[in-house]
Amino acid sequence: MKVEAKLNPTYEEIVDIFNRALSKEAIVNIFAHCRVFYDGRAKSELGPGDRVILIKPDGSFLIHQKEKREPVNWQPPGSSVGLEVKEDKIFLRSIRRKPREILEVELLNVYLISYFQAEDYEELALTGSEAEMADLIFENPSLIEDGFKPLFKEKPIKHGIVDVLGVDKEGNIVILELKRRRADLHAVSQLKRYVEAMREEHEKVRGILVAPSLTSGAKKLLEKEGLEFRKLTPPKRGKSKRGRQKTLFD
Amino acid sequence: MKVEAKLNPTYEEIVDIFNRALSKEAIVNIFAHCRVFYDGRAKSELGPGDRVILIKPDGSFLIHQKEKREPVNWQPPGSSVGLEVKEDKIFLRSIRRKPREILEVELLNVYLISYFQAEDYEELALTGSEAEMADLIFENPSLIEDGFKPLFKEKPIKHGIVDVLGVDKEGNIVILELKRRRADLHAVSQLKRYVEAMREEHEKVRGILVAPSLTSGAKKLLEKEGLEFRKLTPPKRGKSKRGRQKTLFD
DNA sequence: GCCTAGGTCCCGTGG
DNA sequence: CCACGGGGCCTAGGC
Repeated sequence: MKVEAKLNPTYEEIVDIFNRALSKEAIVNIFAHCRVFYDGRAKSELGPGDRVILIKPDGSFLIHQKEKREPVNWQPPGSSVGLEVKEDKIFLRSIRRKPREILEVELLNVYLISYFQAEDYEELALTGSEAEMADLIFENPSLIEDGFKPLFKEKPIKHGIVDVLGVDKEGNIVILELKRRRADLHAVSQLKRYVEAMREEHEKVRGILVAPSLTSGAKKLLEKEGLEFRKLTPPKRGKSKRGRQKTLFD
Repeated sequence: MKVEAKLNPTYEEIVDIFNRALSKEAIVNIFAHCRVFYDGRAKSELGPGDRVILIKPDGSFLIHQKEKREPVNWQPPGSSVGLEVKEDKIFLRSIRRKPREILEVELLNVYLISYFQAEDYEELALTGSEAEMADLIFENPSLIEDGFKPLFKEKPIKHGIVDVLGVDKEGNIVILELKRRRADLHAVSQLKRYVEAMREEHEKVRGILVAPSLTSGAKKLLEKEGLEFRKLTPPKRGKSKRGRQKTLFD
């Protein structure tokens, strides 16, 4: 069976279904009243409450409360999960090596256990990333300024990796730091770090922050440091049939 | 009912259960073969495949493939979800305002639809954060160095917010940048930004990066910039009954 | 709302 | 394995 679900399962049914799910490399889904303990890079405790538990065949382990996009506790891919019944208590335990981390869920009551032997061969096709900004600039350098010549993408330098490295029409070295969204102080610091590293070995180096907009603080720091800004919004390329927007927004 | 689940539901059952879940402010969980379209800050498409869909009463919307900790597509809290049947097709649609983002799921086949009216009044108690490193330093300033006096936490300065600001026994201003994990180039740039801002208005300013360890690049840059490093690991405080570790690791 | 920075960030990529 | 930086980052805390 590709999918199985049991409401209010007994301990035996939980063990049975869980093991069958594991052997099928299925995604396990549990609605439970539970407590959660985590110890690893940090350490946490979560008292009794109702949560949704998702365990994937790659070892990913997610515990979701009824709010927020983020799981309240989790384990990343590569972790090993196990189910243990002892002394009338039932535990899910997930262990990760390197760094060693343990996630322990005490299942106080299981409302539903289900699994899904999911088949999926598709990968996400996403557009509008920083990488596409770089492509756009290489295709059309005048978006930065007249006479700009981009030379490298993702170029490693002394203290970091520059998004785009090129020269302007005067022959100055130009470093671009690209941001797909509004650029902040962090982005300016990053650009400054690259510019200073290049200035150790070259005469004239310009730094340009390329983004759709700037935060107020970023603007202040950028100006103080003599760095520049060029407005550019990441392109959304047509990855699919034309007219997708229409069906989406209809 | 707190929980409901239906295997291989008809269109009517899907609509029925989905609406009941919404009215109960339950978490909706769907195992489906589906396609996904997203348009907003970026834009994406995901071809047909089996996924787990989780919709929370706060508007959070997650689509999980069988691998990775991260949802392949999602909508954050505050989004509005709806179910629409048209022309023998069934769609889940979630809309977010500000920024405007649309997530559309075409349900090609629903293997299981379930909901869970979760009750949860507990919040995560977590220890081992950067904030606790700051507390520790205020309690025991000699962890930084003999004679160090911490004065401010999260102190806003010209270009950013300093983790800890204090003075050393010579009266120099000392800026601490804390990292709960291995500190990288970014951390050094951040510290450098604060130190340079403070040096505009004060004579002697020291910058100390406080972390359990440093990346190789961070060490190089730190030394070149004349900044300092103090090794400190974030404390895991006993937030619960003593001896938790024992049960966890047994 | 904007800004700033942390996160058990996760994740991909390159050395 | 480490290092580096992006992300539709998300989330929290100030203002």
